[in-house]
Amino acid sequence: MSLSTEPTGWQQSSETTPELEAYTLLRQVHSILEMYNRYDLRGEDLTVPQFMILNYASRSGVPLSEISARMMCDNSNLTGIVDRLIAKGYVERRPDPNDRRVSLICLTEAGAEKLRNLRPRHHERLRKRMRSLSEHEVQQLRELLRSLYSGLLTPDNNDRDGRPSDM
Amino acid sequence: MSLSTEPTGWQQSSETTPELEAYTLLRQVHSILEMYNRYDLRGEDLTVPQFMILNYASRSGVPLSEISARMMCDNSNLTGIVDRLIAKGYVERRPDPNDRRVSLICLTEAGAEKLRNLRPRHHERLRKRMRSLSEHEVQQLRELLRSLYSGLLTPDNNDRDGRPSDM
DNA sequence: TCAACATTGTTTCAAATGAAATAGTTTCAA
DNA sequence: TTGAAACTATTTCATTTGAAACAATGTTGA
Repeated sequence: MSLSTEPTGWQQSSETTPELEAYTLLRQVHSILEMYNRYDLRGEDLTVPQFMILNYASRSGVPLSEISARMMCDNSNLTGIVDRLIAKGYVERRPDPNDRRVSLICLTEAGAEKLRNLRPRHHERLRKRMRSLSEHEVQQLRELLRSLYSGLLTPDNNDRDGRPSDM
Repeated sequence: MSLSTEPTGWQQSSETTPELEAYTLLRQVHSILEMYNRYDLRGEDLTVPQFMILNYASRSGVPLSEISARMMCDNSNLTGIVDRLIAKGYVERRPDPNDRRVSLICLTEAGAEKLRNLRPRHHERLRKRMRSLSEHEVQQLRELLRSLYSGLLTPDNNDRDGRPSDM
């Protein structure tokens, strides 16, 4: 989609709540930052999820399910993405000698080098993009999100509609 | 993936910034809320993006590109999703008499009924899930995200790496 | 007018995602 | 020890997504 910042024309629905507005903004901010990340990685031979896996992998190897837990996605999603990273030479799979179920995702030297090059630029760009918030506001935002995050993981806060604590 | 809330075992990297922490939390909160939405719609004959389109459509019809603008996605994404909503009988396509390029997405009576049933429950569940934040904190979060959102749409704030203002 | 240009939606392809089923491995309690 | 249950990763399938190319339509300025 376009990154244009023209006025959009549509209006916010009148039927809303502070919670819904906050969530809608959260989705929009997420969407824009994701779009910028995609743009940054253009020409770097990497997609956003590929870059994320690189960030969670290490030279000594990290179990695939640890990566999927940190990325909050299913193991099955990562199989294909890791396959593509292997094809590009940035990671390799090694069996865990202590648990033959586990497949360790290891950065290759090329992958480690890519990361050394990309990560600082990535952080710096994020910092610049959030300049519209003061240092204090960034910390405020972080604390609010931390608190919301914890609350969301506490089953009792989620709802009373009969959701099991683990699906 | 699982909704289990067990301790995860991995530690936050030491090499981080408040901005990166805030962004990571934003992604995590987004991911959890998305997962809960998916769970809510299970058994409702709808996926999350299908439900979003229903929310943006109307009886009188809304141009597809207005919906894609609000969802911050490409038109091409919506073609298939709308096709499935049509197959389920919740929307229909009607040509815009004033502009023959435009295809208006119209809620059917079944779609409008589905929405009347689902929307209030959806909002109420979101409200409950955000109970870990006080009313004031929700408003604070909303204002911070509003401010961040505006800043992200101001090209000057994004970066100095040569990004065009419109790609 | 009409020729460039922009807009709208679709098609196509590759990549990512969610969910269920499966095979191999480990854990644990009877 | 062994059988049931849990865990790990993969496979498979349907859906969603991003990006580019395209056809049809609309807009604009010489």
